[in-house]
Amino acid sequence: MPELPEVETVMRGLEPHMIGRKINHVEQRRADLRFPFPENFPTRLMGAEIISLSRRAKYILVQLDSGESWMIHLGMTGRFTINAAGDVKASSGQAGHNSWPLAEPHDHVIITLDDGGRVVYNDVRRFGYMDLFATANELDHPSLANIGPEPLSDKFNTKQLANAIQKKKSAIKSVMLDQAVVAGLGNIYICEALWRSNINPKTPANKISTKRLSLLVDVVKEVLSDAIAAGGSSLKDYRKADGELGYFQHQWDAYGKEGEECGKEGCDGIIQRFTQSGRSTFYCPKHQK
DNA sequence: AGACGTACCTGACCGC
DNA sequence: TGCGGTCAGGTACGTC
Repeated sequence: MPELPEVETVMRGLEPHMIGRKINHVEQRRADLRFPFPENFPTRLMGAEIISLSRRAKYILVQLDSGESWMIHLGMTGRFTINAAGDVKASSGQAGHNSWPLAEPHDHVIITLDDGGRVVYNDVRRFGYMDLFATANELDHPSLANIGPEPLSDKFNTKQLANAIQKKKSAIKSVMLDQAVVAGLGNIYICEALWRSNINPKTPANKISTKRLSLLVDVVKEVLSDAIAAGGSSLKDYRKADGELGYFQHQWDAYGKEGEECGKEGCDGIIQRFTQSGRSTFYCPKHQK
């Protein structure tokens, strides 16, 4: 499912329900997602208090007072649903509180907290995965050790980007998908950022001028910030609805707009779609040169 | 090292 | 209605 803004939104949605809570019970409903669950996964979570949540790239990290961190990657279709403490769910047919719905298809992990609330992980395609590791060793985790800077931090800047791609002859679209270059971007936001910065996705990465890289850096930050803001406002609606955290309504300029008129001011191009490293790229051939 | 391609999995959708 | 092909927001791993 998700790129950085969606993961950030999910994490922020989980925070108020999880921080300071103790994990009373963990139901692990299958042996693996994309990879096997870590050894004794439920036991290692149970009894622990949740100290804080954070995000690195597209990973959610949950810091526990046991000294371990619970790492979650949502893959393509991972979602969390919150059954907040005190909510009464009628669908189970049982009267009274804590009467939660039965597990739905593709619910793989069900966490029960000490206030009676639940956090349910659902993942249709099972490209997501989870791990547990000593919090002190976070920087050494194989999934986290080799990823690039957070795009919203100062560590992602023109100099860093120019340096990271100076030897890369591949198309800029494919290069920006590389999590070692910059963390957290995915297919949609790269299409959007290139559209906003007028860069043709086919351009060899090392052929882009410093001036245009500088614009790209600014635009990436802008696109992600806008999306996080949209996700934040959508969180209010999740509370009212069924507690599901995941995608939110968002309007794209290029992604998914094949055949439509380019919405860039003063541009009368038509958005086209083609395939790059196995993924769909959407762009406007008229203003993305 | 870089630059590919392939694999992992389910479901939605489209044309016949 | 059914069936096969294609596509989907990600990443690890194999090969050249």
